[in-house]
Amino acid sequence: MTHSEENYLKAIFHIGKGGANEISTNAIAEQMETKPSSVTDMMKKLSEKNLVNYKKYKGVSLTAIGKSMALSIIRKHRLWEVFLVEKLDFSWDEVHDVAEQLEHIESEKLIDKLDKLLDYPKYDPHGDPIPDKNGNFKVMDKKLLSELSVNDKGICVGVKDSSSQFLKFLDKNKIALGDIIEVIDKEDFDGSFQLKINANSFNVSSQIASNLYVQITE
Amino acid sequence: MTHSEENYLKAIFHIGKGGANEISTNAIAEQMETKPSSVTDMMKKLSEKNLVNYKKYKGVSLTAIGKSMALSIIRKHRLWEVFLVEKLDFSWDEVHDVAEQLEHIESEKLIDKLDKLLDYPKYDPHGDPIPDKNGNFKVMDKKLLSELSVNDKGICVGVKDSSSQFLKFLDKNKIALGDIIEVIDKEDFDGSFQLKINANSFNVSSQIASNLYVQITE
DNA sequence: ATTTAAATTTAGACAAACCTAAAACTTTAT
DNA sequence: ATAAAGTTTTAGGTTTGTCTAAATTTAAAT
Repeated sequence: MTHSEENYLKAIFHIGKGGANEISTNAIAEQMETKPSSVTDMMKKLSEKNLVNYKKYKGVSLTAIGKSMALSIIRKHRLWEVFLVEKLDFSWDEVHDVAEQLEHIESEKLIDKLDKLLDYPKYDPHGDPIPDKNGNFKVMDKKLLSELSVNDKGICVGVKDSSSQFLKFLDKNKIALGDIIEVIDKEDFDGSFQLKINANSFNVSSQIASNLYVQITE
Repeated sequence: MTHSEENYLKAIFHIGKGGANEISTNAIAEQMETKPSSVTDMMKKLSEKNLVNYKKYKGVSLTAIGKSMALSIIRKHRLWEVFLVEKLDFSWDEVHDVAEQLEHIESEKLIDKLDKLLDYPKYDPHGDPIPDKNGNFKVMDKKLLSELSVNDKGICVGVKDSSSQFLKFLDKNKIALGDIIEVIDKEDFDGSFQLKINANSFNVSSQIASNLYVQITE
């Protein structure tokens, strides 16, 4: 498996959200920041290797093998992210690019030992689940903050957008995973939210609210 | 810098032992396990980038920039080796291949933080010195065990051959870096050494003796 | 001082991963 | 149902790093 092949598998998995949906060539091209013709080339190659189901003009889906490979890469990526934050004091907006490189290191032992060093974490620094060795992971029962109603209360458990800008915004406003969030009010006019986070009052735009995941507690 | 370019710079550095000697195309080809014609191609490319001094048929040497790049890669390689042994419980014969991959990860912050996590180690698990950020490292005053005379005493500080076979042999015989070695006798017939290591008596072949570095203490 | 041997370079090819431009297929809209 | 629009594929080209085989240069040997 080349790095490029791995990246394509990961992209297909992410676009299809882990399901077996048919993914379009254009969607992959956009995700990979490449041209559709390059995608077609690669799909032929991955199809040849039985990693994707590919029919001309009909889009692709991951085979069982392809999916398990994608999960293995995602596992590596997320474990490395935890390592960077927990052991090397990276902030959560700095880990992605480095993990993007580290995820391609080939050594089963390395990953097993890393998993152990980190004490078998279940979630990465952005709240995304880390698949175990067999590719299994629990999908957390979470909702977007924007879907909550007034007086709902929950714990902040993840971000949808994990761009550096958004993460830095959260840092600046002292919003972190694990924080307790209560919806005090919703503003009809602009869809903004009045919140109480760890006893502090806050107003966030609807855009922010639709990129924060919370686990409802009451 | 591609991985391949980095590997060539490292190879040239290793063959030339860090000096500015003229390195032959064939020597590089052998070290890289590739063909001389491929080396020629790469030397043209590296020369173009001012990383090596190259004159047709005359061999190459590293430029100052090339040398500092080589040192940076060696630094990364050796720091990762320490990490694998110290933090992930790899044995010293297992680290090379993984470090060979990890050395190409690009992130200055990653290496600085790794260095800190490991408490700024000066030597890797095989006793080889780790260059600092500026490429400086102390060359330890060491000798091959084979150069010692009867009654010489020293500390085992490194290995010349760091092949898995040799390292496993040392493990099996409970010889490790830091051990105190005393030459009890030298056998003229086969050049073998009678040693006392940590109070235990030992006989090692001349081949073993010429691959172990010791620091003489008396 | 030639000849022979060894080392090195050139020439031409190949696979991987990408590209552009053009052709072919699907979908959408009238 | 057919034209227009959008999507996808093909065809052909590029770069990187490799290769083989042939040509060239240097070194060694007589």
